[in-house]
Amino acid sequence: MPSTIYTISELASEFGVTTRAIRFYEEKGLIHPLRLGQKRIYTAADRVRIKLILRGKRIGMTLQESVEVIDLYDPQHNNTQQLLSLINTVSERRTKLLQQKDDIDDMLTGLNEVLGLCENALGKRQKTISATQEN
Amino acid sequence: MPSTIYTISELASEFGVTTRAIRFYEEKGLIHPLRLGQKRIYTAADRVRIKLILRGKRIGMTLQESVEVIDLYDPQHNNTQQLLSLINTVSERRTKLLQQKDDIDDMLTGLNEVLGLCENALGKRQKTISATQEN
DNA sequence: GTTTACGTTTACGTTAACGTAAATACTTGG
DNA sequence: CCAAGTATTTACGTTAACGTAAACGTAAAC
Repeated sequence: MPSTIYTISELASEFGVTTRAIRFYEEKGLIHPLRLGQKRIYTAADRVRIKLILRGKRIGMTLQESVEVIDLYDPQHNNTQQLLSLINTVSERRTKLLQQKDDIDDMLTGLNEVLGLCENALGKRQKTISATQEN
Repeated sequence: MPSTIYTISELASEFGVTTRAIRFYEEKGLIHPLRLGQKRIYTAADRVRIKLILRGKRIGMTLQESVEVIDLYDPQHNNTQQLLSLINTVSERRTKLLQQKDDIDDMLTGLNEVLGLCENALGKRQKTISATQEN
């Protein structure tokens, strides 16, 4: 396997963010790219983490929250105590996500109503024009 | 109809925010409560706006974005031009919301996998205990 | 009449998540 | 060899969304 690597500007343009943002994520300990000389090189794993961070951002999570969620995946959880705590964390996060979905659905319903009213108003306008043109 | 009104602390405790936050929303022009003497009084409509603002926050919208969405509902849209522009706004917002739902679903899938692994690990641990106790 | 509870204004402080700018290094083509 | 392009570090600036504190008003409660 070629084990693809990326430069910072490659990832920046791929994800539509600035290099400053990516360095900032590193500063905050969200990613740990290797160095080739003084330059940063990003592995596929780094790339995935960035992707997940941005996904978190899109749904309104803070960077810290994103890391917490991401770190749920790597299994440094040995004993029962940790496992139970992990289950709790996951459950709470899931509850929040379900709430968010409900909020989004509500908002979508509202927007669809607005769209309906719009088209209705435009429709009437069209009719008026048609009627006018029929003379 | 009694036309219910609310004090600032009533709304604050109902929604689990501080009075400071509610005053801040007013400062930013999101709500316009009436005054009784020097005290603010909130109508049912004010209350709904606050509710919608907080819904927006839960899904990661800024206050400005929330107001924009809320203001889509009141029909100050007269001419065709405005209606078409409104349709555009609504469509874009809807696209974002659908993206968010996808993001949430992805994250939920991941979390469920984690939960599965957890329960699996705990299950094995239980079996071990049971086996131990069978002696 | 004064404590207690609730409200107000004013103003400075704080955190997150970068933006922006300046100075410096590497390297690659012409 | 040198300019152009890309990278890095350092550091100060910025915006959003309140938090926190001080100083004051007022109205009910004891």
